[in-house]
Amino acid sequence: MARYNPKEVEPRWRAAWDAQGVFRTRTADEAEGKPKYYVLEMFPYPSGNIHMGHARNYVMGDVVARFKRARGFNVLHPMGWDAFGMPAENAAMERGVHPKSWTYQNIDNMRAQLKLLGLSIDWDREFATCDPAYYGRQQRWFLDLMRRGLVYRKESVVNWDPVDQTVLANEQVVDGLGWRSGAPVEKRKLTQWFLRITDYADDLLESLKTLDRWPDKVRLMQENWIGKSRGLKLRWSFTGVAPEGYENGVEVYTTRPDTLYGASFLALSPDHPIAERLAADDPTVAEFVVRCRTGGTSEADIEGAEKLGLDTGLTVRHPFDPDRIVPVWIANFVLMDYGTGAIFGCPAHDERDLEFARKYGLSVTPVVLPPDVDSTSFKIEDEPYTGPGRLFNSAFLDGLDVDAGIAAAIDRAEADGIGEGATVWRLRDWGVSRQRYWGCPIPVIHCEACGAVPVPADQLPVVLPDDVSFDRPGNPLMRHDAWRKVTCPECGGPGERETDTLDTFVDSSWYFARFADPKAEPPIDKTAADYWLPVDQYIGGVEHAVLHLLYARFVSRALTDAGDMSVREPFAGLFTQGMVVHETYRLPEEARLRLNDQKGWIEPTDVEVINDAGNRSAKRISTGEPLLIGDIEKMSKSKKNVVAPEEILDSYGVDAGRLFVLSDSPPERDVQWTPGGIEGSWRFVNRVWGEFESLPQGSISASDPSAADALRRTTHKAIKAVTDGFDGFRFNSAIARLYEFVNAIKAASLETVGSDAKREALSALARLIAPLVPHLAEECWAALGARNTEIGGMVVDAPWPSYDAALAADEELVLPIQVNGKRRGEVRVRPGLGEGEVEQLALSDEAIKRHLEGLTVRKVIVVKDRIVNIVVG
RNA sequence: GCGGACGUGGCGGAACGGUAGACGCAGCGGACUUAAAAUCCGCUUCCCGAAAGGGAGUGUGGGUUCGAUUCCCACCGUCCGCACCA
Repeated sequence: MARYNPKEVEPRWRAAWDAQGVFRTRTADEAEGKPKYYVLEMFPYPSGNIHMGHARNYVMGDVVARFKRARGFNVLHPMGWDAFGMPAENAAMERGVHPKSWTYQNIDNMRAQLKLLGLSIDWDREFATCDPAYYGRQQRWFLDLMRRGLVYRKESVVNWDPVDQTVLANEQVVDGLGWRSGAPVEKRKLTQWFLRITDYADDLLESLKTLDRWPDKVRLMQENWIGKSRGLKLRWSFTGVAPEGYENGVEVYTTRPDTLYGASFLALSPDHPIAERLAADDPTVAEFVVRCRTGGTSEADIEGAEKLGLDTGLTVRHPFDPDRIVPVWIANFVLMDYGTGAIFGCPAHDERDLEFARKYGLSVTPVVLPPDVDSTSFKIEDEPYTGPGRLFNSAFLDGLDVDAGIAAAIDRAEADGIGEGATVWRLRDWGVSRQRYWGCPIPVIHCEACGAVPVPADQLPVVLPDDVSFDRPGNPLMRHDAWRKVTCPECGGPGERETDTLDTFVDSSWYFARFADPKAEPPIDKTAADYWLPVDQYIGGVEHAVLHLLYARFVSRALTDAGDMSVREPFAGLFTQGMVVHETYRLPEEARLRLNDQKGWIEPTDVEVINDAGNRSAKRISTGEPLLIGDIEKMSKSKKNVVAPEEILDSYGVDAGRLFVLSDSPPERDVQWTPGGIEGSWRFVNRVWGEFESLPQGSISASDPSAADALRRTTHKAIKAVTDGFDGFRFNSAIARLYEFVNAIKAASLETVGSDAKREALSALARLIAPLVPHLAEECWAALGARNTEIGGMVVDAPWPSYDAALAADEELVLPIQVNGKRRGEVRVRPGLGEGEVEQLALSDEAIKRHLEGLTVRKVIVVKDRIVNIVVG
């Protein structure tokens, strides 16, 4: 038997698909009544190379696309590039390459690599977000949203890297230092552009309920991120002279107005306007405010941060009891951008307030009495009480439970005209300004007379200038006077272009809609988008569970309200796939010291793992020295535990690789790359090919018709199981069933089952494996065609095999018989046999009789076609 | 701290509340081979037993049920998300 040669076979079939244009998308008019199906994988950032994680992601999408195609859907399966972003600028700074050429070179490289995977992608629809044709249209709708009031500028506090002279995202600040420069990050106030995502907070939250084909985990993460809370905004009036502008009092937000009688202090954020005003006049306050701001922003900093407070000397009156005077503090743990930036502290029933009160000697008055606790013995010590109970020490609220107390307090505040029930969101407006070159220019011109003026439609797109230098830190657009200095479109006076560019998450918030017709004149071709959207199956990493997926949902709503599209919810089905992980190998400490290699990671290609009676050890091939086997981690260059797709292609071909990344774990979980695993997939490829290759011409009749019948049953069961597996995203189970099927085909000798049953099985097999291993499937299909005139064309155009329900059902069942829940025997029956007959068979079974000796049968439970359980006493 | 997911052989993992361990990897035995690789056949949860068979078993402890890996409660462990959100 000739060994299957993927190096020869695979390119040949890719060329055949290309030559016939089989993956060209059919428009609605060309669909011939087929229902549409839009499969999309999150498009890649063109970092330079396709890695295994990409490969798994795109192969998964490709399996879905090919499967749906075979099942008669008109499929859209496009690919593009999320091409703006910082790595291109870093490359420019480090290597002197222009971001543009670096990016497009990477795209060329990665496109070629992706094509090797044999993906059923319509490459005619490809675009990159850094194409002016794309980002120019993004500028168009950005201005539309601006006209609709969804875009605004405001001053906000950002992480500023003083060396690189740029804003850093929170993720780019590591232990208070800039991730690139290593300089201490400063908090700076900058005027930034924002998108009003909070206008859609309620809709974004409520509609999560409709996303029944999203993982619960992702919906929950978005729900928490949006963070809706119901409570009361309540004004506290100052005793004596109020700070200017606060004559009506300071507003405080609380979700626990029931505990108002337990208030012992008010606390303002250090960024609260009152705090800032006090700081202007009082150096002590100013110093305190600065001290609060210098705290780190990392998780550990916040967790370990001590509560700091400063008594302002101001006091306010309790809103429900004017005789009670409450001190006003400034406290570092109060956030300015949540609620009103001011809280009331009720130490008895809030952990943070208690810590603060204990530190500064403020009073602690319990007002919620836990059930079955005596009010005289109830004391707050080190822990606040946050559970349910009845209110006491609380005047008109006494005796109410927590929920009733909250409602009553809100009613009273509203009746008194000192507060309103309010909804507060954790979600903030989306800051989209980036002080960077390699991004979509914000199409605005600043004019001293006219303010921020949108660039007129006939002057779009605002194209990035190519002649920029990266020899100095900061945004080169700011020093590019020829580009920056323009006349104001309104008054004709001197104007300056906005030099901020858009967050790259804006680029990825609408690309799926552009794919509907990527050459259309408007940003989104409404007819095409109405046909293709929503994306039926979106596939990507869970790391985008909140940001990208939330932004895309928001932009879809905004663009729908602006009339550009009609689908508010862009992704009907979402699947979050797991990563590709690999064991790590490391030099022992002694060798690390000797070689002055602190990390000492060794790449898998230089490692031999020895398995000695279950004890695994590793040695370095190049030197023969022993290595430590480390944790199994995400493939990464830093740990050197990367297996490059090219290496696999070279030795096993694409199909074996495609099969392996899906076979060893459920798709939502991480898959561990192992040499043995890929070998197993490779063996399967060869076994399959062997079956087709060894099929002779002509027909052979079955020597054992019952064996032929059994193979037919196996075939139809396999079709059903694999179809269900693909439908349910259980690729690993579907593959397991295919292995079983191939084993069964192999076990059925041609003489015994005859050529008809064998051909039927192989014809089904070729089509069932086609989504997974498309090249092999074509080769098999062609081999079948060469031996059977009824089969022709390519398997990519063949319809999905259907199964005969009668054949897919079992002819005979083996029912286990349990005695008191323990399996004691079995009985063979035909499906659907009546309960009484099954019971008789079970009770008359010899093995069962033995187990029933001397016992009384109390009850016999017969579950039809499933099991018999005899209960004895 | 809050929220969520997960915990099954040596390993990856299968099991609409109904035969736990499918399928694969590794391992062991055998065939082919001068030999090896490749391939093929068989065995492979643990304990007792030559076998037939028996017992135990899905993180731990309880509960619901004729029957629980699956449902409920508590605990332990691992991973993920959020995190001073009032």
